[in-house]
Amino acid sequence: MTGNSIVRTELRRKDLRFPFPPDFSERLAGRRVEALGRRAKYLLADLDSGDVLVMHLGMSGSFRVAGANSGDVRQGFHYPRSKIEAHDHVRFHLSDGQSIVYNDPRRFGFMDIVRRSDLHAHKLFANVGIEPLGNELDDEFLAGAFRGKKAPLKAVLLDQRIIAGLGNIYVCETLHRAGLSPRRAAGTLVRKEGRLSSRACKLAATIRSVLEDAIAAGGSTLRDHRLTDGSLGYFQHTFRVYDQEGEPCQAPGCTGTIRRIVQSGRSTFFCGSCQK
DNA sequence: CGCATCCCCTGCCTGC
DNA sequence: TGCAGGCAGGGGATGC
Repeated sequence: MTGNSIVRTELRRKDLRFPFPPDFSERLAGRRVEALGRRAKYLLADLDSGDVLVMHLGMSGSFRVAGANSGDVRQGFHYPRSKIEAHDHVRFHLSDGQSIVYNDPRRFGFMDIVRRSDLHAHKLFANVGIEPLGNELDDEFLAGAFRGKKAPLKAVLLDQRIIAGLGNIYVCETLHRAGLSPRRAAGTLVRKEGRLSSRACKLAATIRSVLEDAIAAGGSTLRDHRLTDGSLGYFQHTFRVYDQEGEPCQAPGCTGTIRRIVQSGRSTFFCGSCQK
């Protein structure tokens, strides 16, 4: 997309999780994409109008690069007709003749357009937490975030207002690697003087290493996720707890069995024996 | 405010 | 084979 203009935007329905803004297609028409970026789990396309196209994939959203869906000739090159597939909801026709298609079976994703200057104050971003791979994440930050909290550790790590970007898989895997119980009240990891307890002192580093490993593995393909070349991620082959209910715990010396419980409506996988 | 529950939606898998 | 129920990577709305 970068460097191209959006010639036309085809909306195949009027909403995803939320309605598209009323002037969605018009505000994109003719705009050049200057850069692509990301904040938390939101994808950002900077436009030459000063607008930012904000996109969230939800659970099942994906983008693919395709030709035009009508067959198209631009600058002497004939782009083949590209089929519309089930759950194709948005198609951006680009100035180079290709198109970018957003597909999302469950429609938990959404898109919005925000003025660049308003982005940080926008309600999607105003309460968003720190980047887990940035410099702000350390034990001191975690101590401050956990202090006094009675919510389970699992829920606190999943809370995007604290750390933005950890999802269910990566929280489960992190807590197992760190030997911490997802059920423990987060505040119990903070000592009276406000420092993180010794049990939790590797947590920030563990979060980072789980994410780095997952990224190096191309992510986790449970069903929909693909790399940009269409290949599968393979971090799922290294899960120690996620979706491993009933399997023996692989922690050195541990004889426990991986369990599944439900916390705040979502599955948690953990070893009740070595995660304290 | 903090926390838990429910819900949005489609598709896939399991068990009967 | 068909059908009901449960579950899925996220997160907003609601209610206590």
